[in-house]
Amino acid sequence: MRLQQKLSSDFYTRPDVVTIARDLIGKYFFSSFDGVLTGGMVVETEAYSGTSDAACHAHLGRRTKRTQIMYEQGGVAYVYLIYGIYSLFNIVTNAEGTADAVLIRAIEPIEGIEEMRLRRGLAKVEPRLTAGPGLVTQALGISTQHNGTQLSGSEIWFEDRGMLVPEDQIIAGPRVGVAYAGADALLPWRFSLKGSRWVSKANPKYPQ
DNA sequence: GCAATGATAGGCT
DNA sequence: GCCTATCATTGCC
Repeated sequence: MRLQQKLSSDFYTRPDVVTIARDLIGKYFFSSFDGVLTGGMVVETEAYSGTSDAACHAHLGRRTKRTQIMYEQGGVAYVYLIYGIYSLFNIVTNAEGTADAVLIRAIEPIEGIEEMRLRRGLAKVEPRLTAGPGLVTQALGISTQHNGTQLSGSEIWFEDRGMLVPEDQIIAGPRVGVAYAGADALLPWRFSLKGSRWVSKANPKYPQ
């Protein structure tokens, strides 16, 4: 058994996106562009559950140029632009024809910290490096051009490095910034690692 | 330290 | 023309 095992298609094609989002806490997220390796341990995720979830871009079966990638078989990247500025990175999960995805909200930096600091334009290493979905993509050099990237490839991937996270170390709570979704905004589909300083700060606009 | 505000572009009606 | 799965900056309200 290898110590560093890239997550395979089987991990992403499972049917329960909420389980996958929880399982991703403690896994490792990397990018490698032009030989520059950057990434770290996933400490915060959110699940978006296809056509039945009012917070999901594919709600009610919506199919647009933007959302079509969500209907692919699990194991590809869904990257979209939010507020005209930030790229948000998601993993498409489940079978072809479903539209589930997991948003990566925060990581603990492990590899290529100096390169990530430069990409973020920070003077020092602090939570602002990777504690937020728009910050993780900046730190890893990911943008909307990476929409559709296969996670089985060599540019963007996830690894299991044997980190075992006890269930009681994972916090479940409502997702961030989805107040428009009505009752679905209350679903406890945001997961984070208890006690990690690298989890994004709660948005005071949406108190829990 | 904190709340209020502005940036900025594409999806959608 | 409005809204957005956000974050940096401003100003102390």
